[in-house]
Amino acid sequence: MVVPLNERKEQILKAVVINYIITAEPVGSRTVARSHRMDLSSATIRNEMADLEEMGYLIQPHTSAGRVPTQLGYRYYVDNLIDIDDLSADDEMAISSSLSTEKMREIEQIINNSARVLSSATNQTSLVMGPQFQKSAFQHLRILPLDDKRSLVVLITDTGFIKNKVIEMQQQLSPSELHQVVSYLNQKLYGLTIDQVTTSLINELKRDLFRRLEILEQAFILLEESLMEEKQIRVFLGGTTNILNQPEFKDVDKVRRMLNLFEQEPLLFKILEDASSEDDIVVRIGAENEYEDIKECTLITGTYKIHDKTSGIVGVLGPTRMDYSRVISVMRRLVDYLNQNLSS
Amino acid sequence: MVVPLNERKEQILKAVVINYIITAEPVGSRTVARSHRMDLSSATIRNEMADLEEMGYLIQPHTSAGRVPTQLGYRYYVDNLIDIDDLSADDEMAISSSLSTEKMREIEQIINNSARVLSSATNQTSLVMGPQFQKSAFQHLRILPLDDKRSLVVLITDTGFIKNKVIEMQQQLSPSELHQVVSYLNQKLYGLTIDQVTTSLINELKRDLFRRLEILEQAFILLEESLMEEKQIRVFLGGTTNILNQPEFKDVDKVRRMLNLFEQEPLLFKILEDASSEDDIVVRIGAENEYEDIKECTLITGTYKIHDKTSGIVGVLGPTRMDYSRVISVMRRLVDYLNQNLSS
DNA sequence: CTTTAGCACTCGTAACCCCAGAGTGCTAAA
DNA sequence: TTTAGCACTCTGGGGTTACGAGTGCTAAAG
Repeated sequence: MVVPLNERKEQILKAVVINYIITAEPVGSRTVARSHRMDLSSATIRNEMADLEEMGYLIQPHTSAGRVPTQLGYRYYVDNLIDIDDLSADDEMAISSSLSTEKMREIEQIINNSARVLSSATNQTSLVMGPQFQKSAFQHLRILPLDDKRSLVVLITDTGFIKNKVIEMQQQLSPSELHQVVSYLNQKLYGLTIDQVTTSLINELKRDLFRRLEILEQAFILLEESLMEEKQIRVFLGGTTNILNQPEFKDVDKVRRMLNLFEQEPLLFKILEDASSEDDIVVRIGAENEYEDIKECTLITGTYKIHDKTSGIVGVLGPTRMDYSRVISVMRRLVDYLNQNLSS
Repeated sequence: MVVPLNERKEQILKAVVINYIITAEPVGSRTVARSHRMDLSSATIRNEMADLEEMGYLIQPHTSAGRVPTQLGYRYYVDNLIDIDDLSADDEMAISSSLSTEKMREIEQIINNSARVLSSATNQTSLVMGPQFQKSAFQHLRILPLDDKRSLVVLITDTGFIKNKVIEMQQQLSPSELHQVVSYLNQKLYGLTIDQVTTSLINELKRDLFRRLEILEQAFILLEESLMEEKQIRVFLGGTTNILNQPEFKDVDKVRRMLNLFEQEPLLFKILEDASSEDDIVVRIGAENEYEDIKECTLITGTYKIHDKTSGIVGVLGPTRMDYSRVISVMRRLVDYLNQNLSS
């Protein structure tokens, strides 16, 4: 469907894209002519650019201006022309030091820190989603009596989540009864993902145990509730102010819409999940995004894994005029890091 | 020190402040003259306004413009002239419904929701600080063996915090040994605030127990670490986009500085804590704030209590031209709500 | 002594115009 | 097929002008 361009057109398109990414100004034929390895006059370039415009890869903001890449132009660039360089030594240093210096035991800290690193290395806004509790596998359940009435239910997953909840029970259980119940539950639930712990499964377990221990009813209700509650997932943002540096957001109204979006976590989660793919970095340019508010933006996403299982998503959001090459290499680096460090 | 104004000057000052709060435009003598209960000609008002300017309560952006309140003007208004109305029935409805509809068991949810309510009811940015872990009193410590090596340490405070941490121990403790240690610790620590659990106290306890149980060393290290780690406190923000609606933030640069501030949680915490007072709503206008970035803003803070003990701070931040009356009444309402609902 | 009407004055804003500069498309020559 | 040349278009900045809102002052009125 996409007609491949001839070599010269490709070079010109690439030059326009790269130049525009840097300057944010429409790129004229002279500029392209002067650019690296381009032994052609501006007139020739002008003709080619007119062709590229007709084909939909470039556009002129007004008659006497240079050209700007269209969404299609960026797409062709990303698919066929982009050079993804390794990170410079400086960048590499900066990134690995800010990833490792902080003592990051807790998973939340790692995620939060990742968002910071990603945004500062790309000068864009970053979105980082933690491991999905839903997809984590059940590992331990413990019930810990606190006093006459209250107990603490603790739930631990393979991805390192520790969820807890204080529950109230009418009667005290004897230690042995408690032990019995808890080991039964652990046996039944071990290895299941949280998604798989459905209401019907819980009901079934409840029936089994009910005959023996009526007291636990409330514990079950609360367990169930707490599982439901966790549907919403935290998305960590980094560098939200970076969008203000982009000239395409000099309009206060656009900024408002954007920041408004940032306040809606569940929506961010959906956007990230819809955009991402299991095992590759995905680039969504402009209207390729389904959500109205980011139709003038590019969203680049990557996924990381814990124990070889897809687990969380990292994203970078900015104007379509974005340094694709840099963002992609930084993201690769970060995903590698997360893959390695979250599994241990 | 502050000379009280005569009745007429007060009325004029009040009219200027109220008008300016609504329109965000400099207020001219004609406007004041036409305003409610003001049977004077504009010329008279002009004279009075010239006086008020000389006294430092008003200022002219330029010679041929109306007047705008100065920081001093707002201060006089807040201290002497403000009418704090009860919330309208509509507002009352809106606020109490959004406070109560959500099922809000977890303390984080209550706090987060409060931030939302506060910002949407005032059209400003809100800052809400959760109960301070530091000031909470120790209630329970439990150690829960998970498997051969790992145990879960759980710490519960009177304000409802549940902190936990997985620790690794070289040797397994027998249940009775564990019980012994834990009940000793609970006995020693019960009722102390987290602030009071100093390193030296921990060391002392460690010495006591060490002789008996060397194994716990790592547990102690981790306990200590976890206490230190919690120094940073979460501040929940609401309506960060609201500042964009204020004409004083039409300058992108100011917006950037502001949003930048919002990303620095520890700083927000300090600002809130410095501004607030134990048991009253505090209004800090303009340069009364010590932090450079909010010297053109007003910060209004209130504190709520859990079990009659000061516990958290709520704040509203916006331009000095802010609806003081409304913000104060909404905040009163919210603080009442929190006082009631967090103690149970 | 206080208030008010009248008036000249100030200053910011918006509208307008003009011009330079950048970049184009087209034509004709190489 | 490429390029030089040229006329044309459009934006943006700078300068000028006209308008209007609001002032301070003066002198008259209460």
